[in-house]
Amino acid sequence: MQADRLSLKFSALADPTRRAILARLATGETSVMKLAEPFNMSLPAVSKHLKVLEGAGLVTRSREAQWRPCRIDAVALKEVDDWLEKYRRFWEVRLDRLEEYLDRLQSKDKPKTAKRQISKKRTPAKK
Amino acid sequence: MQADRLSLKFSALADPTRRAILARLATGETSVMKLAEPFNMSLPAVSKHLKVLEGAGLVTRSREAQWRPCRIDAVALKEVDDWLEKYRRFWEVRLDRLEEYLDRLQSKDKPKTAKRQISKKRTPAKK
DNA sequence: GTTGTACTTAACCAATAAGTTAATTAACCA
DNA sequence: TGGTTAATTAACTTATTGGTTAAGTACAAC
Repeated sequence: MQADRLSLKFSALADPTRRAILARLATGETSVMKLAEPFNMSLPAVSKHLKVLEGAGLVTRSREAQWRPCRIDAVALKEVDDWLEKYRRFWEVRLDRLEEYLDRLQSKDKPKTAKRQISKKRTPAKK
Repeated sequence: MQADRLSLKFSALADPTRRAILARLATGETSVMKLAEPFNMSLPAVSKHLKVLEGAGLVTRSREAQWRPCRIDAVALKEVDDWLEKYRRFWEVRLDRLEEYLDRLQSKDKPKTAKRQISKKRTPAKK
């Protein structure tokens, strides 16, 4: 696969085992053994998956005695979210309307508020 | 790659050419020739990329004379967005604070509003 | 210092991906 | 009928992926 960061991330996420590992890590730091346990595959296979996740910046590994505790770095997923941002308008129309409705409700007394900023951020106008 | 829908989507997005095709299609329906034009690769290669995107449900193709106009189906990206949802709390803390701040600003006159619902939706509490 | 535990690395294999060129299909055009 | 345009399919090559087993490394504990 290409070397660009975003492709590395999408590629890393394109495997159910790796997504399951991330889900597990979202609940806290764990050893490779513990991570491998639920899967029907060898330890080296899991080790490789971790390497892919690490290469994508989604996981970091430290050292503690003979263990290599793995930690999720989910902030790296923001890049994926930012990419999605450009397409969100395709499915968030309904939510937009809701936000507008709520904005109208709220701005009966306050016509213009900074709140709009956030709505803008989520569904930006076409550039 | 695995056959599960989400993996198919991540896999399809893990290629810069395919993401560029999607970006192009976001501006409107186009023929394969037009899509291929900016890329330094053969038409069959682009055709294959389109097949991958179609297989992931991100693109649909119709028929018009000798052309096969391609159209984006970006709503299919919602599945990716939904997956991301579980991890959003990892990087949206700051935005949360901003929303809270804005909420406080706005609710000087209206203490509890439905607006909170939306904030909840974006960064749900851990189940 | 030997043994056990937790991993990683090496070497290999089969399947898939991403590209190529050449051939084929399909529709339109004259 | 035959030619042009648009796109796909076929056949092939090369690189990468995802798995394996076996060997190697690093630390702990006795």
